[in-house]
Amino acid sequence: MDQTLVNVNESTVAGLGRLARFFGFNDVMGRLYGTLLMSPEPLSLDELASQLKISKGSVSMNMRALERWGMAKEYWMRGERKKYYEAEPDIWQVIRNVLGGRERREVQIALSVLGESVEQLQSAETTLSAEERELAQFYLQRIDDLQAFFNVAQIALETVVGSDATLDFDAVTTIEIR
Amino acid sequence: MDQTLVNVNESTVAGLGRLARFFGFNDVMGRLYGTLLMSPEPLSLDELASQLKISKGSVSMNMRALERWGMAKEYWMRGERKKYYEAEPDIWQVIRNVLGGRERREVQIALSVLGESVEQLQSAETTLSAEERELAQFYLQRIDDLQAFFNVAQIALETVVGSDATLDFDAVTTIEIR
DNA sequence: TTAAACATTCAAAACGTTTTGAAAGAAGGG
DNA sequence: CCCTTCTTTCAAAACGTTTTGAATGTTTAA
Repeated sequence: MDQTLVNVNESTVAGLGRLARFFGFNDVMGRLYGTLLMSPEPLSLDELASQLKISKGSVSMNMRALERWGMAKEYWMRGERKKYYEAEPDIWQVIRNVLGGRERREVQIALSVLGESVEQLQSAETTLSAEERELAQFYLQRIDDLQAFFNVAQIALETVVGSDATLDFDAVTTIEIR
Repeated sequence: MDQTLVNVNESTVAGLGRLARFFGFNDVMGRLYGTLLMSPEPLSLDELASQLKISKGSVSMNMRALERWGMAKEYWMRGERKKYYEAEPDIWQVIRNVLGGRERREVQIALSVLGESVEQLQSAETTLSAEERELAQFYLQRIDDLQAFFNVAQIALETVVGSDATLDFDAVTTIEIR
């Protein structure tokens, strides 16, 4: 096999491992995804294990995680009893899956915790000493700032997750915030 | 001290710890930032250590990391030889610091690696067998998709990092991608 | 200059996560 | 139904990260 092709494959796989870490996954998940993405044919667990030089056990567990995230799916090869996988090739679909699952939940939780704090502070107000009341006001201000941030994050997430078109560079030349 | 105030403080600090993890920092950094953000007065290293029940050594190192990220700054208290810190109170400034540093670099690297791959594939083309050439075409297509993603990410980052206004919920009711 | 008060460093310990491989579990073919 | 082939599980080991605290460095006041 030509060395250039091998190099390109490896650096892409490594890069996707890096990206996976960045998104809070472990890098094996990213490398598995990358390996599948850079393969014209679906690959079996054994092939994945030997290409990445990791144990079969690890491949098995991480592939199931990839499936749960909608980043890969099983591919049935007739006449074969092996399990084959192929990558979800639409990167934007993958991004939407991830953002729409984990990140969205994070933001929701943060907003609800902050909301509860505001309620608690407001309903406790009458029981507070003058000094405590001042601190409560300070807290409310800071919480307000945090809420502003999470609100913007929420809108941004919904924008990406909700957009059904495949974004691409030619189509997207501006992102406007107003 | 009123229990409500303590609860609100603690859940905010815990939440910022969570957020820090999410952004790939360790959670002590987030909790330190949170503790400072929820304090009307600058705090000394000792106060931080005792509030978070962690060692002074850890506070010292993590505070320096916070400083490097522009998330906190030293506050000189005259007549005191202790070092005091206060949080950068503008959340958007903090976000811009982080995105403009680490994330931006990540995207740049990814784009340059992908660009190199394209070049290598193109210049190797003549040396390839017919079969290899087909694989090279496949790689080029996949790399193109990845480039599209990173290009959009880059534009989005520049939009946030470059915006000098403090974004807030009342001002930002739409994020448009087109 | 010295002593006191603090901050910083860093090696070792604690802790958490990932990986492995052996054992158990399925599924398919004959 | 049993054997073969493959997958899944999970406890233990390897590995990586974070935390601690004692030792060291720094600053200030007198």
